[in-house]
Amino acid sequence: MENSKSSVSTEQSIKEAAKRVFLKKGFAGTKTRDISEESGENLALINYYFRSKKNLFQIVMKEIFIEFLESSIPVFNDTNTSIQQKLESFVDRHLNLCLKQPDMPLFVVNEINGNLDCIADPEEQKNERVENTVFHQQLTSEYPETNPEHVLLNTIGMTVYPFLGRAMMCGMQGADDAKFLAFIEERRKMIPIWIMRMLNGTSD
Amino acid sequence: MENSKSSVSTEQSIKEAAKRVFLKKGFAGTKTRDISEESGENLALINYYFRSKKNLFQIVMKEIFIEFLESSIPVFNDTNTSIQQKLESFVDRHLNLCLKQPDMPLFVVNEINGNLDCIADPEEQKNERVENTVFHQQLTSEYPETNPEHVLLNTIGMTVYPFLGRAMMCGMQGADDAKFLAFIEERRKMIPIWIMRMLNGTSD
DNA sequence: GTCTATAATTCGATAGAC
DNA sequence: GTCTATCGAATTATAGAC
Repeated sequence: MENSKSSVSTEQSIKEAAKRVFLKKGFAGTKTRDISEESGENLALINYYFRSKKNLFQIVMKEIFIEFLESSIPVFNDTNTSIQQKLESFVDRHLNLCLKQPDMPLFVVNEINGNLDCIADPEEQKNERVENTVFHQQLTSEYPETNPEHVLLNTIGMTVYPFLGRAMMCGMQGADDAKFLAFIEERRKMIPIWIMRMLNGTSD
Repeated sequence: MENSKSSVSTEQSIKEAAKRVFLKKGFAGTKTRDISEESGENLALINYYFRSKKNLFQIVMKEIFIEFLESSIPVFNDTNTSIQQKLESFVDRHLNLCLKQPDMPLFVVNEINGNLDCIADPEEQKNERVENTVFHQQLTSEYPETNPEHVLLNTIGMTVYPFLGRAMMCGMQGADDAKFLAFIEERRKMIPIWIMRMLNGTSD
Protein backbone atom coordinates (compact mmCIF):
# COMPACT_ATOMS: atom_id res chain seq x y z
CA MET A 1 0.00 0.00 0.00
CA GLU A 2 2.93 2.31 0.62
CA ASN A 3 5.34 0.77 -1.85
CA SER A 4 6.33 2.02 -5.22
CA LYS A 5 6.72 -1.06 -7.40
CA SER A 6 4.82 -4.26 -7.88
CA SER A 7 5.72 -5.24 -4.35
CA VAL A 8 2.20 -5.85 -3.22
CA SER A 9 1.67 -8.70 -5.61
CA THR A 10 5.07 -10.14 -4.78
CA GLU A 11 4.28 -10.15 -1.11
CA GLN A 12 0.93 -11.72 -1.84
CA SER A 13 2.49 -14.27 -4.14
CA ILE A 14 4.91 -15.37 -1.43
CA LYS A 15 2.22 -15.57 1.19
CA GLU A 16 -0.04 -17.69 -0.99
CA ALA A 17 2.78 -20.00 -1.95
CA ALA A 18 3.76 -20.28 1.69
CA LYS A 19 0.22 -21.21 2.55
CA ARG A 20 0.21 -24.03 0.02
CA VAL A 21 3.56 -25.40 1.14
CA PHE A 22 2.96 -25.05 4.87
CA LEU A 23 -0.39 -26.78 4.44
CA LYS A 24 1.24 -29.69 2.75
CA LYS A 25 4.45 -30.04 4.74
CA GLY A 26 3.90 -28.37 8.08
CA PHE A 27 6.27 -25.90 9.68
CA ALA A 28 9.30 -28.06 10.31
CA GLY A 29 8.90 -29.87 6.99
CA THR A 30 8.83 -26.69 4.96
CA LYS A 31 12.03 -25.09 3.75
CA THR A 32 12.16 -21.46 2.72
CA ARG A 33 13.54 -22.68 -0.60
CA ASP A 34 10.32 -24.62 -1.12
CA ILE A 35 8.38 -21.41 -0.71
CA SER A 36 10.75 -19.59 -3.00
CA GLU A 37 10.34 -22.20 -5.72
CA GLU A 38 6.59 -22.52 -5.27
CA SER A 39 6.13 -18.77 -5.57
CA GLY A 40 8.75 -18.21 -8.26
CA GLU A 41 10.14 -15.37 -6.18
CA ASN A 42 13.68 -14.90 -5.04
CA LEU A 43 14.71 -16.57 -1.82
CA ALA A 44 15.85 -13.37 -0.19
CA LEU A 45 12.48 -11.73 -0.69
CA ILE A 46 10.91 -14.01 1.86
CA ASN A 47 12.95 -12.48 4.60
CA TYR A 48 12.66 -9.05 3.08
CA TYR A 49 8.88 -9.12 3.34
CA PHE A 50 8.31 -11.39 6.31
CA ARG A 51 11.46 -11.12 8.41
CA SER A 52 11.56 -14.82 9.25
CA LYS A 53 10.09 -18.18 8.35
CA LYS A 54 8.42 -18.39 11.73
CA ASN A 55 6.77 -15.03 11.34
CA LEU A 56 5.47 -15.96 7.91
CA PHE A 57 4.11 -19.16 9.34
CA GLN A 58 2.24 -17.36 12.08
CA ILE A 59 0.66 -15.02 9.55
CA VAL A 60 -0.52 -17.93 7.39
CA MET A 61 -1.74 -19.81 10.45
CA LYS A 62 -3.78 -16.86 11.60
CA GLU A 63 -5.38 -16.45 8.19
CA ILE A 64 -6.47 -20.06 8.11
CA PHE A 65 -7.88 -19.82 11.58
CA ILE A 66 -9.79 -16.65 10.77
CA GLU A 67 -11.15 -18.27 7.64
CA PHE A 68 -12.58 -21.08 9.75
CA LEU A 69 -14.10 -18.73 12.30
CA GLU A 70 -15.64 -16.45 9.72
CA SER A 71 -17.21 -19.44 8.03
CA SER A 72 -18.57 -20.96 11.22
CA ILE A 73 -19.42 -18.31 13.79
CA PRO A 74 -22.19 -16.60 11.78
CA VAL A 75 -23.88 -19.95 11.26
CA PHE A 76 -23.78 -20.80 14.94
CA ASN A 77 -24.99 -17.34 15.91
CA ASP A 78 -27.97 -17.14 13.59
CA THR A 79 -31.02 -16.50 15.76
CA ASN A 80 -33.44 -17.50 13.02
CA THR A 81 -32.42 -21.11 12.47
CA SER A 82 -33.03 -24.34 14.32
CA ILE A 83 -30.41 -26.66 15.67
CA GLN A 84 -30.74 -28.97 12.70
CA GLN A 85 -30.53 -26.10 10.24
CA LYS A 86 -27.35 -24.87 11.92
CA LEU A 87 -25.88 -28.35 11.69
CA GLU A 88 -26.75 -28.62 8.02
CA SER A 89 -25.31 -25.22 7.26
CA PHE A 90 -22.12 -25.73 9.23
CA VAL A 91 -21.40 -29.15 7.80
CA ASP A 92 -22.09 -27.87 4.31
CA ARG A 93 -19.80 -24.88 4.63
CA HIS A 94 -17.07 -26.69 6.45
CA LEU A 95 -16.98 -29.59 4.01
CA ASN A 96 -16.63 -27.11 1.19
CA LEU A 97 -13.77 -25.46 3.01
CA CYS A 98 -12.07 -28.82 3.49
CA LEU A 99 -12.63 -29.88 -0.11
CA LYS A 100 -11.06 -26.64 -1.29
CA GLN A 101 -8.03 -27.21 0.93
CA PRO A 102 -7.82 -30.89 1.77
CA ASP A 103 -4.60 -30.44 3.69
CA MET A 104 -6.09 -27.86 6.00
CA PRO A 105 -7.56 -30.06 8.74
CA LEU A 106 -4.39 -32.07 9.11
CA PHE A 107 -2.36 -28.90 9.16
CA VAL A 108 -4.45 -27.20 11.80
CA VAL A 109 -4.71 -30.19 14.04
CA ASN A 110 -1.04 -30.89 13.68
CA GLU A 111 0.46 -27.47 14.07
CA ILE A 112 -1.88 -25.94 16.61
CA ASN A 113 -0.97 -28.54 19.18
CA GLY A 114 2.67 -28.07 18.38
CA ASN A 115 5.19 -26.27 20.46
CA LEU A 116 4.79 -23.16 18.43
CA ASP A 117 3.04 -20.17 19.86
CA CYS A 118 1.09 -19.49 16.73
CA ILE A 119 -2.03 -17.47 17.21
CA ALA A 120 -0.38 -16.18 20.31
CA ASP A 121 -2.24 -12.88 20.39
CA PRO A 122 -4.92 -13.24 23.03
CA GLU A 123 -6.53 -10.17 21.55
CA GLU A 124 -7.37 -11.86 18.30
CA GLN A 125 -9.39 -14.64 19.79
CA LYS A 126 -11.70 -12.19 21.52
CA ASN A 127 -14.83 -13.81 22.80
CA GLU A 128 -15.52 -15.48 19.52
CA ARG A 129 -15.66 -18.79 21.30
CA VAL A 130 -18.01 -21.39 20.04
CA GLU A 131 -19.04 -21.66 23.65
CA ASN A 132 -20.88 -18.38 23.55
CA THR A 133 -22.94 -19.00 20.46
CA VAL A 134 -26.66 -19.14 19.95
CA PHE A 135 -26.16 -22.75 18.94
CA HIS A 136 -24.73 -23.49 22.32
CA GLN A 137 -27.66 -21.85 24.06
CA GLN A 138 -30.18 -23.73 21.95
CA LEU A 139 -28.53 -27.02 22.81
CA THR A 140 -28.51 -26.25 26.51
CA SER A 141 -32.15 -25.31 26.55
CA GLU A 142 -33.56 -27.95 24.21
CA TYR A 143 -31.33 -30.81 25.34
CA PRO A 144 -30.46 -29.94 28.92
CA GLU A 145 -29.20 -33.43 29.67
CA THR A 146 -26.65 -33.40 26.85
CA ASN A 147 -23.24 -31.82 27.19
CA PRO A 148 -23.01 -29.39 24.25
CA GLU A 149 -19.28 -29.86 24.01
CA HIS A 150 -19.80 -33.43 22.90
CA VAL A 151 -22.20 -32.33 20.21
CA LEU A 152 -19.79 -29.75 18.93
CA LEU A 153 -16.82 -32.08 18.99
CA ASN A 154 -18.76 -34.84 17.27
CA THR A 155 -19.99 -32.52 14.56
CA ILE A 156 -16.62 -31.04 13.79
CA GLY A 157 -14.95 -34.39 14.16
CA MET A 158 -17.25 -36.25 11.81
CA THR A 159 -16.89 -33.49 9.26
CA VAL A 160 -13.16 -33.20 9.43
CA TYR A 161 -12.08 -36.73 10.10
CA PRO A 162 -12.23 -38.14 6.57
CA PHE A 163 -9.62 -35.58 5.60
CA LEU A 164 -7.36 -36.63 8.42
CA GLY A 165 -7.91 -40.27 8.18
CA ARG A 166 -7.65 -41.87 4.81
CA ALA A 167 -4.64 -43.16 6.68
CA MET A 168 -6.05 -44.46 9.92
CA MET A 169 -8.99 -45.48 7.80
CA CYS A 170 -7.32 -48.71 6.78
CA GLY A 171 -10.51 -49.86 5.14
CA MET A 172 -10.42 -47.22 2.49
CA GLN A 173 -7.34 -48.40 0.74
CA GLY A 174 -7.13 -47.50 -2.89
CA ALA A 175 -9.89 -45.01 -2.59
CA ASP A 176 -9.53 -42.85 -5.61
CA ASP A 177 -10.64 -39.25 -5.71
CA ALA A 178 -14.05 -39.98 -7.18
CA LYS A 179 -14.89 -42.54 -4.55
CA PHE A 180 -13.66 -40.24 -1.82
CA LEU A 181 -15.78 -37.39 -3.13
CA ALA A 182 -18.87 -39.58 -3.20
CA PHE A 183 -18.06 -40.62 0.34
CA ILE A 184 -17.93 -36.99 1.41
CA GLU A 185 -21.21 -36.18 -0.31
CA GLU A 186 -22.90 -38.99 1.58
CA ARG A 187 -21.58 -37.53 4.79
CA ARG A 188 -22.70 -34.03 3.87
CA LYS A 189 -26.23 -35.36 3.83
CA MET A 190 -25.98 -37.72 6.78
CA ILE A 191 -23.95 -35.98 9.47
CA PRO A 192 -26.73 -33.57 10.51
CA ILE A 193 -29.16 -36.47 10.58
CA TRP A 194 -26.79 -38.57 12.65
CA ILE A 195 -26.25 -35.79 15.15
CA MET A 196 -29.99 -35.29 15.52
CA ARG A 197 -30.44 -39.00 16.12
CA MET A 198 -27.79 -38.88 18.81
CA LEU A 199 -29.58 -35.96 20.43
CA ASN A 200 -33.05 -37.45 20.24
CA GLY A 201 -32.17 -40.93 21.44
CA THR A 202 -33.51 -42.11 24.74
CA SER A 203 -31.38 -40.43 27.35
CA ASP A 204 -29.87 -43.19 29.37
CA MET B 1 20.71 -60.83 21.51
CA GLU B 2 24.12 -61.46 19.99
CA ASN B 3 25.99 -58.64 21.67
CA SER B 4 28.38 -58.82 24.56
CA LYS B 5 27.69 -55.78 26.71
CA SER B 6 24.62 -53.97 27.92
CA SER B 7 23.86 -53.10 24.35
CA VAL B 8 20.34 -54.46 24.39
CA SER B 9 19.17 -52.03 27.00
CA THR B 10 20.93 -49.17 25.26
CA GLU B 11 19.24 -49.97 21.99
CA GLN B 12 15.93 -50.23 23.79
CA SER B 13 16.55 -47.00 25.64
CA ILE B 14 17.15 -45.16 22.40
CA LYS B 15 14.12 -46.63 20.75
CA GLU B 16 11.83 -45.73 23.61
CA ALA B 17 13.19 -42.21 23.79
CA ALA B 18 12.81 -41.89 20.05
CA LYS B 19 9.22 -42.99 20.36
CA ARG B 20 8.48 -40.29 22.90
CA VAL B 21 10.17 -37.54 20.92
CA PHE B 22 8.78 -38.57 17.52
CA LEU B 23 5.32 -38.75 19.04
CA LYS B 24 5.62 -35.24 20.34
CA LYS B 25 7.44 -33.53 17.48
CA GLY B 26 6.92 -35.62 14.38
CA PHE B 27 9.64 -36.71 12.00
CA ALA B 28 10.78 -33.39 10.60
CA GLY B 29 10.48 -31.69 13.96
CA THR B 30 12.67 -34.21 15.73
CA LYS B 31 16.43 -33.84 15.80
CA THR B 32 18.68 -36.78 16.50
CA ARG B 33 20.19 -34.67 19.25
CA ASP B 34 16.75 -34.52 20.91
CA ILE B 35 16.66 -38.29 20.96
CA SER B 36 20.18 -38.41 22.33
CA GLU B 37 19.28 -36.08 25.18
CA GLU B 38 15.96 -37.74 25.91
CA SER B 39 17.59 -41.14 26.15
CA GLY B 40 20.75 -40.00 27.85
CA GLU B 41 22.74 -41.97 25.31
CA ASN B 42 25.52 -40.72 23.12
CA LEU B 43 24.56 -39.14 19.82
CA ALA B 44 26.68 -41.51 17.77
CA LEU B 45 24.93 -44.54 19.19
CA ILE B 46 21.77 -43.66 17.37
CA ASN B 47 23.43 -44.26 14.05
CA TYR B 48 25.37 -47.18 15.42
CA TYR B 49 22.21 -49.04 16.33
CA PHE B 50 19.73 -47.71 13.81
CA ARG B 51 21.81 -46.61 10.82
CA SER B 52 19.75 -43.50 10.19
CA LYS B 53 17.10 -41.26 11.66
CA LYS B 54 14.65 -42.31 8.99
CA ASN B 55 15.16 -45.98 9.70
CA LEU B 56 14.62 -45.44 13.40
CA PHE B 57 11.45 -43.56 12.61
CA GLN B 58 10.07 -46.33 10.48
CA ILE B 59 10.72 -48.85 13.23
CA VAL B 60 8.90 -46.73 15.78
CA MET B 61 6.08 -46.07 13.34
CA LYS B 62 5.60 -49.73 12.69
CA GLU B 63 5.48 -50.54 16.39
CA ILE B 64 2.77 -47.99 16.99
CA PHE B 65 0.78 -49.26 14.06
CA ILE B 66 1.08 -52.87 15.18
CA GLU B 67 0.00 -51.85 18.67
CA PHE B 68 -3.16 -50.36 17.24
CA LEU B 69 -3.94 -53.36 15.08
CA GLU B 70 -3.30 -55.87 17.84
CA SER B 71 -5.62 -53.95 20.09
CA SER B 72 -8.40 -53.61 17.52
CA ILE B 73 -8.49 -56.53 15.13
CA PRO B 74 -9.28 -59.24 17.71
CA VAL B 75 -12.20 -57.18 18.95
CA PHE B 76 -13.62 -56.70 15.47
CA ASN B 77 -13.12 -60.35 14.63
CA ASP B 78 -14.78 -61.84 17.69
CA THR B 79 -17.56 -64.12 16.45
CA ASN B 80 -19.24 -64.26 19.86
CA THR B 81 -20.08 -60.60 20.35
CA SER B 82 -22.77 -58.30 19.02
CA ILE B 83 -22.18 -55.08 17.15
CA GLN B 84 -22.78 -53.04 20.26
CA GLN B 85 -20.44 -55.18 22.31
CA LYS B 86 -17.72 -54.75 19.71
CA LEU B 87 -18.23 -51.01 19.76
CA GLU B 88 -17.99 -50.92 23.55
CA SER B 89 -14.89 -53.03 23.57
CA PHE B 90 -13.12 -51.15 20.81
CA VAL B 91 -13.86 -47.73 22.24
CA ASP B 92 -12.77 -48.89 25.65
CA ARG B 93 -9.47 -50.31 24.45
CA HIS B 94 -8.70 -47.53 22.07
CA LEU B 95 -9.40 -44.80 24.60
CA ASN B 96 -7.03 -46.51 27.00
CA LEU B 97 -4.41 -46.63 24.29
CA CYS B 98 -4.88 -42.93 23.59
CA LEU B 99 -4.83 -41.99 27.26
CA LYS B 100 -1.55 -43.83 27.69
CA GLN B 101 -0.02 -42.01 24.71
CA PRO B 102 -2.00 -38.82 24.14
CA ASP B 103 0.28 -37.74 21.32
CA MET B 104 -0.28 -40.93 19.38
CA PRO B 105 -3.39 -40.03 17.37
CA LEU B 106 -1.94 -36.74 16.23
CA PHE B 107 1.29 -38.43 15.34
CA VAL B 108 -0.31 -41.19 13.32
CA VAL B 109 -2.69 -38.96 11.48
CA ASN B 110 0.04 -36.48 10.78
CA GLU B 111 2.86 -38.70 9.68
CA ILE B 112 0.96 -41.39 7.85
CA ASN B 113 -0.39 -38.87 5.37
CA GLY B 114 3.06 -37.42 5.02
CA ASN B 115 5.38 -37.86 2.14
CA LEU B 116 7.28 -40.53 3.98
CA ASP B 117 7.07 -44.10 2.98
CA CYS B 118 6.73 -45.35 6.48
CA ILE B 119 5.14 -48.74 6.84
CA ALA B 120 6.24 -49.29 3.31
CA ASP B 121 6.39 -53.04 3.54
CA PRO B 122 3.28 -54.32 1.84
CA GLU B 123 3.94 -57.64 3.47
CA GLU B 124 3.32 -56.33 6.95
CA GLN B 125 -0.14 -55.06 6.27
CA LYS B 126 -1.26 -58.45 5.10
CA ASN B 127 -5.00 -58.77 4.87
CA GLU B 128 -5.51 -57.42 8.34
CA ARG B 129 -7.83 -54.81 6.93
CA VAL B 130 -10.69 -53.66 9.01
CA GLU B 131 -12.73 -54.27 5.89
CA ASN B 132 -12.51 -58.00 6.23
CA THR B 133 -13.60 -58.26 9.84
CA VAL B 134 -16.56 -59.99 11.39
CA PHE B 135 -17.69 -56.56 12.51
CA HIS B 136 -17.88 -55.48 8.90
CA GLN B 137 -19.93 -58.52 7.98
CA GLN B 138 -22.32 -58.01 10.86
CA LEU B 139 -22.91 -54.42 9.82
CA THR B 140 -23.56 -55.38 6.23
CA SER B 141 -26.06 -58.05 7.18
CA GLU B 142 -27.87 -56.29 10.03
CA TYR B 143 -27.85 -52.80 8.53
CA PRO B 144 -27.73 -53.38 4.78
CA GLU B 145 -28.71 -49.81 4.01
CA THR B 146 -25.81 -48.34 5.93
CA ASN B 147 -22.34 -47.97 4.51
CA PRO B 148 -20.05 -49.72 7.03
CA GLU B 149 -17.21 -47.38 6.22
CA HIS B 150 -19.13 -44.49 7.72
CA VAL B 151 -19.72 -46.45 10.90
CA LEU B 152 -16.08 -47.32 11.20
CA LEU B 153 -14.89 -43.82 10.46
CA ASN B 154 -17.37 -42.30 12.89
CA THR B 155 -16.39 -44.69 15.65
CA ILE B 156 -12.68 -44.19 15.29
CA GLY B 157 -13.15 -40.48 14.70
CA MET B 158 -15.27 -39.87 17.77
CA THR B 159 -12.84 -41.85 19.87
CA VAL B 160 -9.72 -40.22 18.61
CA TYR B 161 -10.83 -36.69 17.94
CA PRO B 162 -10.62 -35.28 21.47
CA PHE B 163 -6.93 -36.07 21.41
CA LEU B 164 -6.47 -34.27 18.14
CA GLY B 165 -8.66 -31.37 18.82
CA ARG B 166 -8.30 -29.60 22.07
CA ALA B 167 -7.06 -27.16 19.49
CA MET B 168 -9.81 -27.03 16.93
CA MET B 169 -12.11 -27.47 19.90
CA CYS B 170 -12.11 -23.77 20.62
CA GLY B 171 -14.77 -24.27 23.25
CA MET B 172 -12.56 -26.27 25.51
CA GLN B 173 -10.13 -23.54 26.39
CA GLY B 174 -8.45 -23.87 29.74
CA ALA B 175 -9.54 -27.44 30.06
CA ASP B 176 -7.29 -28.86 32.68
CA ASP B 177 -6.33 -32.50 32.80
CA ALA B 178 -9.03 -33.50 35.24
CA LYS B 179 -11.78 -31.92 33.19
CA PHE B 180 -10.42 -33.49 30.03
CA LEU B 181 -10.29 -36.90 31.68
CA ALA B 182 -13.90 -36.60 32.82
CA PHE B 183 -14.82 -35.59 29.29
CA ILE B 184 -13.17 -38.74 27.95
CA GLU B 185 -14.92 -40.95 30.48
CA GLU B 186 -18.27 -39.53 29.39
CA ARG B 187 -17.39 -40.39 25.85
CA ARG B 188 -16.24 -43.88 26.75
CA LYS B 189 -19.76 -44.52 27.93
CA MET B 190 -21.62 -42.63 25.24
CA ILE B 191 -19.88 -43.31 21.93
CA PRO B 192 -21.21 -46.87 21.56
CA ILE B 193 -24.68 -45.63 22.44
CA TRP B 194 -24.41 -42.81 19.95
CA ILE B 195 -23.31 -45.11 17.18
CA MET B 196 -26.19 -47.47 17.88
CA ARG B 197 -28.61 -44.57 17.74
CA MET B 198 -27.19 -43.55 14.39
CA LEU B 199 -27.63 -47.09 13.14
CA ASN B 200 -31.13 -47.57 14.46
CA GLY B 201 -32.54 -44.23 13.38
CA THR B 202 -35.24 -44.18 10.77
CA SER B 203 -33.51 -44.40 7.46
CA ASP B 204 -34.17 -40.84 6.35
C1' DG C 1 12.47 -3.95 -4.69
C1' DT C 2 15.21 -7.56 -6.47
C1' DC C 3 19.19 -10.17 -7.07
C1' DT C 4 23.79 -12.77 -6.00
C1' DA C 5 26.77 -14.29 -2.84
C1' DT C 6 27.76 -15.69 1.49
C1' DA C 7 27.71 -15.67 6.48
C1' DA C 8 26.11 -18.32 10.48
C1' DT C 9 23.89 -22.25 12.22
C1' DT C 10 22.06 -26.53 12.53
C1' DC C 11 21.80 -31.24 11.62
C1' DG C 12 22.63 -36.08 10.12
C1' DA C 13 26.18 -39.05 9.83
C1' DT C 14 30.91 -40.96 10.34
C1' DA C 15 35.91 -41.59 11.49
C1' DG C 16 38.80 -43.10 14.77
C1' DA C 17 40.51 -43.38 19.64
C1' DC C 18 39.51 -46.05 23.65
C1' DG D 1 30.06 -50.73 22.56
C1' DT D 2 30.88 -46.02 23.64
C1' DC D 3 32.91 -41.65 23.23
C1' DT D 4 34.96 -37.16 21.10
C1' DA D 5 35.58 -34.60 17.32
C1' DT D 6 34.37 -33.23 13.04
C1' DC D 7 32.95 -33.47 8.16
C1' DG D 8 29.66 -32.16 4.75
C1' DA D 9 25.27 -31.01 3.40
C1' DA D 10 21.31 -28.30 4.11
C1' DT D 11 19.08 -24.25 5.71
C1' DT D 12 17.86 -19.66 7.65
C1' DA D 13 19.09 -15.23 7.31
C1' DT D 14 21.69 -11.14 5.81
C1' DA D 15 25.08 -8.01 3.37
C1' DG D 16 25.70 -5.46 -0.45
C1' DA D 17 25.54 -4.61 -5.55
C1' DC D 18 22.23 -3.12 -8.90
